Amino acid sequence: MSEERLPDDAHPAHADALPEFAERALEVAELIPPGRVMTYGDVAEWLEEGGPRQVGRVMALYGGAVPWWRVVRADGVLLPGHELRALEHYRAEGTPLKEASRAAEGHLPRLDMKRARWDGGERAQGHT
DNA sequence: AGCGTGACGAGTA
DNA sequence: ATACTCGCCACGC
Repeated sequence: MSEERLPDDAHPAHADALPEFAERALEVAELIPPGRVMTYGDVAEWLEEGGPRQVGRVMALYGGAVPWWRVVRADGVLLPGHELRALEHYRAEGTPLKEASRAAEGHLPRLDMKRARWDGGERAQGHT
């Protein structure tokens, strides 16, 4: 996995040492099981630090080292620029998608957040 | 220091 | 469904 190399321009001094927040955010991303997703806001809440935008920044900078397609926007809209790549992953993993309505014809499907959203452990989860 | 921008989120019209 | 506003926080100019 030579892709684990991090962008030098982000941390010229020590590409190995990520900010703690970034490191933790990436760690959470790796915990998300295939077929499920977590929102930027959920990750931030889980970390009890930073906010959705900060998690988004981390994924933008270092997402290449983790399953970035499993960290998504709360509204289920696929990220512009990565939507096709992400869609292939979703179809391959069986992530719940919501097909575009006729009115939205031409748009790509969105994630069915109600079913795909993973709360980071399903603690206190009562359904089978 | 101020201001704009962004892989965001929620609320409102 | 869309558009707009405001809150949020880190970055870059």
